[in-house]
Amino acid sequence: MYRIGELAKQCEVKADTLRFYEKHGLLAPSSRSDSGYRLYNEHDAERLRFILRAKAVGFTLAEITELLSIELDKSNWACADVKGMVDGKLEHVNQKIAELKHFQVSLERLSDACCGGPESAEHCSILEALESNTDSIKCENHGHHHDSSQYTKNCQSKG
Amino acid sequence: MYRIGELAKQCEVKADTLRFYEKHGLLAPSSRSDSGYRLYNEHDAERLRFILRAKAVGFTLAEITELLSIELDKSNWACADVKGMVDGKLEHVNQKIAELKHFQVSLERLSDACCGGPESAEHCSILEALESNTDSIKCENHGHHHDSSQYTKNCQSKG
DNA sequence: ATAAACCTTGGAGTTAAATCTAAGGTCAAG
DNA sequence: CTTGACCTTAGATTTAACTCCAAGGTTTAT
Repeated sequence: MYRIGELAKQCEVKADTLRFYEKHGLLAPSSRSDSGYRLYNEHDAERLRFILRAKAVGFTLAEITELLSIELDKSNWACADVKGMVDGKLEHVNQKIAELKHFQVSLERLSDACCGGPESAEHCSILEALESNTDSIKCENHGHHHDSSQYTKNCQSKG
Repeated sequence: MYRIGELAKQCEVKADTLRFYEKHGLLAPSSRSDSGYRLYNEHDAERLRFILRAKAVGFTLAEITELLSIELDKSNWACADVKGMVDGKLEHVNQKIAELKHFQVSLERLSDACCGGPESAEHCSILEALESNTDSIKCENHGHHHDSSQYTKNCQSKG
């Protein structure tokens, strides 16, 4: 059993945040001490970690509440309801993954194309890679690859 | 060239939001009409779509500004700076992807385990699947698989 | 037995990100 | 030549999600 400060520290949030989550129905401690201190068990901690993970990938607290509500009143739901809801969220998640992979490809391409040296980055065409999801980044000395790299290093010494 | 309302509609945001982004340095129209109307070109629209995609996967406007700033003053940066920054963001993105895949697996498992029928969902152990990233969901009639499904359907008729 | 470090509640304040309001200018259609 | 749907700015208000504060109770270490 953790007291509020312990759980907060463990999960790198403020105790206030846990009280806030409780007030808004996301996470209540499973018990209280005689003196009224909140006591969280491992299951509560797991639930908090779920909330924080969901938040980190862009779900709002309202959406997280909805996700968690699937459990709360599950005996009042039909399987079809649950499945519909889960599939909806799944679609949402899949879309986020697709979007992130876009970013990932762009950033990797950019990182690979940049020599990383002390030269001016003038020739690293960053936004071309980030913004438009074109197949290749703009490249000053383009047109040929060698074994050492799939991408052309395009930083130039300023002289 | 789009006027503010056109671009807003196209990207499903309010015109106010575009003015807000302009005020905060994220997106300025590339020109103005004689009468002072904002005029956005395709490049501006692309930039907006980038901002919205980044927002959807949980980046704050401050982080997006930072991402976009790589381009703005790129001639003042060394390649090493740019690469460092990009690699930092890349790590961030990779972590988000990993987290989302966790969700994806959990939700898929849950969806597959739920028969989707009109029965009570009492036996769909949702939070078990969502919260703890265990290898298998809790299952009422567990222990054997058949060809038709990798997962055991565990909804039960109430009666 | 008392100080330091916890905890309680209720309510106010903050920050990010819009969203709205007011007072007025622009433009195409009838 | 006016009506209605756009646009302008400046500034106020809202919403989500915390974050802090005040006044007091509890625990633990010396």
